[in-house]
Amino acid sequence: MREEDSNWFSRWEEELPSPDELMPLSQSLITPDLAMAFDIRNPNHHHAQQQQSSVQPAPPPPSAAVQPSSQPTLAEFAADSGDLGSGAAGDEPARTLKRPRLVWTPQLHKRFVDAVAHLGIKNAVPKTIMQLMSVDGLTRENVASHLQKYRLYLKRMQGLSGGSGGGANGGSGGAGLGASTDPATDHLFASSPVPPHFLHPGRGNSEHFLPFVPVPALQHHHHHQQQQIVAAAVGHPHLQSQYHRPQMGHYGSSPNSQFEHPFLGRQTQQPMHRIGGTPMHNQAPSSYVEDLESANGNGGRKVLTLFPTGDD
DNA sequence: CCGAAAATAT
DNA sequence: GATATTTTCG
Repeated sequence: MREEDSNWFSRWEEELPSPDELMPLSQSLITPDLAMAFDIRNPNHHHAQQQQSSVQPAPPPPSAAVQPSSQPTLAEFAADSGDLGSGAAGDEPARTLKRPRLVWTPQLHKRFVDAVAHLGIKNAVPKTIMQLMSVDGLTRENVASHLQKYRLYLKRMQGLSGGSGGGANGGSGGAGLGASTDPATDHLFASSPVPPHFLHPGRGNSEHFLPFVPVPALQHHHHHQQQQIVAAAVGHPHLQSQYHRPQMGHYGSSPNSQFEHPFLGRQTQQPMHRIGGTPMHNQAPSSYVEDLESANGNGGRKVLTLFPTGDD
């Protein structure tokens, strides 16, 4: 039978930004570095990488001076590729920015799902999601790509939902698994709880929530306690934190005007004034708490991830 | 800009 | 070879 759809909302409360957790959410992600100017990447494929090199949270950039008290350092986890090593040190090619492959970790995916859930399938478009996620370094293409796959995942599930089980989600926490979802397509997806509404949009009723961006308020001036979700990234990253973002550049100036936006400002994290009348503080949309996720017991895959929930 | 498909890398 | 992610096309 239908599980209580309304209950899902309750869950949000738990994930919702807690007064403590909630705060600036600026997740640093991805390592914009790239020390390989023309790195010779042979078309060959050798298995390697993903080794936890445990790249420390990168020592705080010396020069710094970026944000007074915040701005999480790049918590990106660079899973450097096997080789490298030597050269990495200090190179700053700076030119040729090539972003390493983004590794979607469960936490990051969760944030993605959360954002989509809050936005609603209707407004869940790459740009919006990306903005809501507020993950520094995340690009629209990254989200779009993942969104595409995520939609397929949802669709696959819809077809299978049959009666039994209903379990749309394969049980995150416990990794219930078993589910009917092939491990292939759902490895990562199954990790995050899939809001019920995702399975049937516009069906039945309740078109709850509108374009509302969460983010309550924040008012906790605590010490420097920034949480950073880890964002992993990199295929061959050579660390170095040079965040840069050569991402688009023009505002909505397409020949065709799409339709107006229900809300949200435009462009990257620029000051977006109110959103459709929702009192929202600019920036720092939300900060969810990441919960422990046991990795899959499946063999094999293991992306490191950590979420230092600040706890200093 | 969004959506899906093809291409590439791992 | 398969999967994940990126890039290109519509």
